[in-house]
Amino acid sequence: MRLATWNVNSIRTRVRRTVDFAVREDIDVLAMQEIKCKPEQFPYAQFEEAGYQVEVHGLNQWNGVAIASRLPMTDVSTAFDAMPGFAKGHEGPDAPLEARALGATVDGVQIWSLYVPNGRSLEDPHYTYKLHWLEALRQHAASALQKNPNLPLALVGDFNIIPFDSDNGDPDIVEGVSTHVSPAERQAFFAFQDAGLADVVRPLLPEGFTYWDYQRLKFPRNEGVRIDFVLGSSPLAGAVTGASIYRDERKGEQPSDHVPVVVDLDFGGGDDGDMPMIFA
DNA sequence: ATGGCACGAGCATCGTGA
Repeated sequence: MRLATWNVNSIRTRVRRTVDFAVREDIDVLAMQEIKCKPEQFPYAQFEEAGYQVEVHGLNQWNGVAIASRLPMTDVSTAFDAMPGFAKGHEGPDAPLEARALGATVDGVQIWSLYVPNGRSLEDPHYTYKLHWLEALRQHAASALQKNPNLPLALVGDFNIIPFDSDNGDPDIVEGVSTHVSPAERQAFFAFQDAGLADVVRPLLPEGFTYWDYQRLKFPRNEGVRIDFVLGSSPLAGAVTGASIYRDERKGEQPSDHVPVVVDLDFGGGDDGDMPMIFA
């Protein structure tokens, strides 16, 4: 199975580019973030013509997540346990949920397409929301793995955290001033590791950014950051045979500001075409 | 000190992004 994650920054603007990428790179499951539309506005036809079915969770012009898959999706969910909500002047437990998570099971793999809240600034209520949202996600994942340690679980998407200084090529993002690099955010990210979910791309690709701001020539100067990740449980991590970051998708006409991150998975079925059969 | 760019709603400009 080839599993990809991509913050597309409006699917209606970039549907051709997105589907072309999925077909060209032989993607089986594509988790998308920031689709920026409701289900009735989603361009299903282009995906279906290319052989994908799509699950969509979008409430308005903000956020929005989707999963396109060549194989059937089951157990579709639009929120994880205790996922907090957010709205201006509405920070209590009754705050409305946003469209930032979509879970589905494909071929026994539980996949979550995730768009972690940005945080906006270190003093903003959105920053607290971000930390609470991450903690609820971690607890949900930990609980799922406690119930079933053999579960191949993948948390993929835009985490809006720069885990290491080596992931930060943008001189405008500075610890103590900026979000994404604060100790609390990094701690929230590393807590997934303690829950049994490892970054499965980094061991294969220690370098490489996934986002460059549209402004101030950030891409030509390569002043990007690594904020898009595939976190996998041990059963999933053990099946990873490759990883790619498609930097070229930041080029050309109307690119997203993020690029796709892809992992190749081989669970030993031998029938998915990923690996040749070896006969003695 | 501030803007720079891009997107969607909706028709002037604002909220959002990181």
